This record gives sequence, C-alpha cells and structure tokens, in this order.
Amino acid sequence: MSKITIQQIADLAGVNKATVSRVINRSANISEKTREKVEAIMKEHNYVPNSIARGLAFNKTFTVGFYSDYTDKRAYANPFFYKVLQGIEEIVYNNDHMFLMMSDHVNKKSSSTFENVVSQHRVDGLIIPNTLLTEQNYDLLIKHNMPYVVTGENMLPKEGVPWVDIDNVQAGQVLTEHLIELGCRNIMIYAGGEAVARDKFLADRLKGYTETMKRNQLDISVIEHADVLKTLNLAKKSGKSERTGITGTRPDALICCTHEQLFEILDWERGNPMLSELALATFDNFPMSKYMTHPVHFVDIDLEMMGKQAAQMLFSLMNKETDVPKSISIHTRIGN
Amino acid sequence: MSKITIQQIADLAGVNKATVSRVINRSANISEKTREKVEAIMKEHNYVPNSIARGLAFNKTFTVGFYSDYTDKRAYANPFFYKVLQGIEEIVYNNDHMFLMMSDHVNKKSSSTFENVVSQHRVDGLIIPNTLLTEQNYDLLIKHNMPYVVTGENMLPKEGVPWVDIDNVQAGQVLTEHLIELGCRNIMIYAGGEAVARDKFLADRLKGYTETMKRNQLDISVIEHADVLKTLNLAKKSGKSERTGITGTRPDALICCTHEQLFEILDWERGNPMLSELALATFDNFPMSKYMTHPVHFVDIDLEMMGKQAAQMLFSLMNKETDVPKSISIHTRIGN
DNA sequence: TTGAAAGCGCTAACAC
DNA sequence: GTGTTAGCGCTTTCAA
Repeated sequence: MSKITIQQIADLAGVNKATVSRVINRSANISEKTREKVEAIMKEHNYVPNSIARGLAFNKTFTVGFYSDYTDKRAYANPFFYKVLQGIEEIVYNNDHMFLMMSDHVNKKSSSTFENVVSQHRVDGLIIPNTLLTEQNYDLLIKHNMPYVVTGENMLPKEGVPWVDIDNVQAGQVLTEHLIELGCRNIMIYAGGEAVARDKFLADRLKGYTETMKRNQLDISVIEHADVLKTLNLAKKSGKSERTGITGTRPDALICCTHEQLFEILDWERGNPMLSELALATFDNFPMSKYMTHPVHFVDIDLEMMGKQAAQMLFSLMNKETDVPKSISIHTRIGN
Repeated sequence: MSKITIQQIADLAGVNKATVSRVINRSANISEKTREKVEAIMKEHNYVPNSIARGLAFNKTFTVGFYSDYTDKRAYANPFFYKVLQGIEEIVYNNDHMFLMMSDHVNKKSSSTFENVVSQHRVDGLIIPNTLLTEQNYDLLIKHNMPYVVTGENMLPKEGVPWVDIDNVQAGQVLTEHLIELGCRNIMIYAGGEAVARDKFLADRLKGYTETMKRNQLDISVIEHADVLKTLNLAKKSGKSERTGITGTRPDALICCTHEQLFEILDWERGNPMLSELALATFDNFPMSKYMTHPVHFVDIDLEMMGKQAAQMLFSLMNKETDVPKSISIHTRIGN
C-alpha cells in the first residue's frame, strides 16, 4: 500500500509541501538547491502526484473522453471504427492525458453516462461521433462549456461545431479517376436514393464521381436500386440497353458507395456473367479483401489519421489556442 | 458553467452539507422529512455529486481500467479484440463505473502509463490481457493491492492470478466432432510446431482435436508446416501417400488453428485441386467469411461473453466477495 | 437526527 | 525563495 503523499515528501525533504508542489509544477522562484533535493527525494521514493487530488485542485481531470454507442453493433463490428480510436489514443497519451471511453448508457438514476460525465466534468474535453451529437447533447456541452470535437461532418444545424471528417468528395474523385486511368469509360455508380438523401457522405462521394466524370466528358450513370443491375444483365443478354436508363454502351465499372452495397452486388456474383466483367470499386479497404471472389478497387481511407486530427484539434481547443480551424477534411488515396 | 455543489444544495435546503451527503449515500439516521426535502432540491437542480471529489474522500475512483498495447497492430486490427471490450464496457457501466482505456505508452517522465495508473490509483481495478501481464506489471499490481483480472489464461508462473479465457480444449473438441458428424474421417490439423510450443491456446486446440479423434478411433495427423500440404498434393497426384507422414487414405478435412494459417492455405487455393476437395475449418468466426472463395467451418467464440465475465469477476474482487472463482473457461459452439 | 470541523492530496494567494 | 493558510467538493468522525 505504498501510498506516498506530497506531505511525506515534504517532511522527508525538510520543506513545506507547497515547495514540493512548486517543484512538481516547475514553478519559477525555486532555488536550484532545494529543487534538486526535492527531486531526488521524489525519485528515490518513486513518488507520483495523485492526479485525482491534483484534478480537484486544478479543476481539471487530465482526461479526454470518447463517446460511443455500444448498442450500435454496426460501429462495434466495424474494424475501422477502432482505427479512429487508435489514432485518438495515441495523441491523448502523447499529451499526458488519460482516455475515457463512455458508451451511451442510461444508469439507474435515469441520467445518461454522457450527461454525468459532462456535468461532473469527468473529462476535460471529448470526442463525439456526429451520429451521437444530438441537439440535447450539444446543449449540454455548451451549457457546461465543455470542449469537444465531432468525428464525421457535423449534421446539426448549429454554427461553430468543430469537426473532422474524410473528404468524401475528393474520395469520389480519386476513385473515379483511378478507374478512368485503368481504361474504364462507362463507369456506373451505385448510390441508393434514400440513403444519399440521408447521409451526406454518400452524396459527397456521388458528387466527386459526378464532377470527375463531367470533367472527363464521360457519361454519368447513377443506379439507385440494385434491381436495375438485373435489368442491365438482361439487356446485355439480348444485346440491347433498353430500360436501363443508362448510356447505350456497355458499362465496364461499378462504384459501390458503401460496403453493404458492395456485398449486395457480390451476393449476386455467383452465376452472373455480367458482373464478372465489371471492375468493382468501393470506399474503405477492409480485411480479407484479397480473399474475396472478385477483386475490388478502393480508396484507402486513413481513419487513424482522422482520430489523430480530431484529438489534436481537441487539445488545441482545450488549450484555448487561437487559429484553431473550424473543421478538417482528410484526403484519401487509392489503396494497395 | 452551472456547477452546483453540495454546499449550494445544503443552503437551498437549509441544512448542513453533511446532511446532504448522508442523503446522497443513503445513510441511515435521516428523518423522512429532510430526506425528501433534500432529494427534491437535488432533483430540481439536476444535481449530481462530483465523483472526483467523492473519489478523493472515499479513496476510490469509480473507474475500471483496461490495459492494451496500441502498438500491437494485430490486436487492434482484430475485430474480436473489440468484442471483448464491448462486453467489459457493458458490465462496467451497469455497475455505475467509468471505463478507462490505457495503452502501453511511455511518457516523458519515463514511467509507463500503466505504472502511473496503478500507483496513483486512477482506477479501482483493471483488466489486463495475459500478453501484457509481465512479471513487472504483476509486482506492481500486488504492491499496490490493485484488483485485476486477466483475459486469456494466465501464463505467468504465479499463484492465484485470476483469469478468464475461452475453453480452447473444448473448442477443439467441438470443431472436430462437427467435422466427424459431417462425415469426415481423415481429419488433419494444421498446428505449427513452434507456435504450439509457445502459445498454450494452440496446444489446447490441438489437444481437443487429438482427444476427440482418439475417442472416435480415428487416426490423428498433425501438420506442422504448410509445405507438407504441397507434398500431400503431389502424393495424391501420383496416387501414393509416401513421405506425408499421415494416414494412407486421402484426407477430407483440415483444421487450421489460427486465421493466419487459414489464410496461408487459402492463398494456395487458386489452382490447387486438392485443397478444393478439403473441408476447411478454423476457430473464431470473422466478417465476410461468406464471401470467401472457400466455405469454412468454424466454432463461434463468444468474446463478448468473455469480456462480461472478466468484468464481473473484477467487480467481485473489488467488492471483496468470497467464493470468487480463480478462473473461468468459456465454452464455444459451432458457428452459423 | 443534525451540525461543526477535520481531512482526502493537491494548488494558489498571500505573507515573510 | 519559502512557509502559511485557505480551499477544490465530498465524507466522516464527534458532539450536540
């Protein structure tokens, strides 16, 4: 139970604990002699100041929080989600802070973990995914003057919400350009209608595609429903392109905006001769892609970088630095 | 900055803050009348006691830690690693504690995060993977009397180390039995020699296989190097089984003890007619397995359960409960 | 049943 | 430069 306190160090060094405190905090106005003496004693006894007590006095916790929703099996099952965490964690520890994970969870007192953490100042700042930044949570953060950064572009109709996100427009451009370089000319994009309307990142990827195709004077063809692909297949069989709503020439590439869409397509692949002639492309790399039955082109999204940037931004805000950018968009590149 | 304290609540209720404290802690010896009054005021002002200050007084932190190594890309890239976290987190929050993630990280003062957290009592208890429980860390935990639970079977030559792990012997049994039920009789297992000697979980899986085969009076064939499989292939071509060291009849199933081994095998698959006739099997499910070129049988390992059990065990230890089991082995079943 | 006061380990204003 | 003292928000003796 070796629980050595500042007082004991002070006694051992024959000084007042305030003096020890000054040494700890590298305060000025300390004689070289006593500083060295105190430091020696501290080292000898392996003394580390209790950060809880320190936090109480400083009104700080030296802790950064991350809010997540562990009932969201989709996020938790997604390895990329953790890439972000990894990036955050690295920065947090480099800044001598601790990292508190808090999941959405209502405890017995019927106040949420999030609310508790924020109102109790259990953390000095926190990172929150855009999907969890509700109006209510936003109000709480503002009310308690808690520094925060959002991962994913802010969707809340509020000004000045700091966020970090992948540049999805650029990702769409890069992927499309890559396919064009490979020789593809009739590039389709699978971007479900409702989903695009709901999720801005999908609209952005679509936008990147559209811009690039236009710039290269190629025809745009957006597929909103996988059913159209079946039709496409029939059209090919009969040598016609009727009812496809896309350009008459045969498509040679298909961009899927999400993994789910890609899987949907891959599920069809077996026994579908048309798809096997198509260059498939999507966003994000994923494990085992090389073992898939169909090779897939993709842009490599650096989510670890996203985590790092978010954490860096948070520390800037916590330190009340000036010139902190309102938002950061991270560029992507073709993977592998 | 609404930062309401116990004193303000006391003033508002016209009582001493000690009385408020007693209400908070459901202490006995409180008149129903004042309790209700105080509770009303607390509710009205949305008061939540500051757990930092509370911790200082109680000498507790209401926080549970998890130690990991974020430089271990293998763990961080493994979605199953996070299943464990998810399980832990659920239990931790159900017990009204916070969850602190700490990565192996040496900070500027050249003392590790782990050491800081333990010696400062930043957490009331912690969960640590067996791979990170070094002699040094163990000593630290003992010295500071810090409750802990190890995930994965304890490998340190110490008594009384509490751990939770998957029952790998049973997993090996279940998988082998499954293949037998499918009609396989000549089941090989790929278990690399050095790896088996190093990692007990591999030896356990092998043991489960061996026992089951023996019980069913089937011949055991352990492959230590993937090269043997190439030989096997040749043997098949020439109709002989020379130099394979395994039973003369043709193998109809292959158990891979790890994903890495499985992938190694799958890498060969293209153009290898022999492998395509083999039932492949491994441990752990993994995402996208259905999109792989070769169907794979597997046991479903419930790592979320493992996390839950570990956390539960930790709380038992923290609460100094009696009859806490020394270790827990979790059973598995065939997946899908 | 309640209040007053000391203390958890540390920092910070104010003296000297 | 260094010591003294009060205080961070809460709990817990000890009296009343």
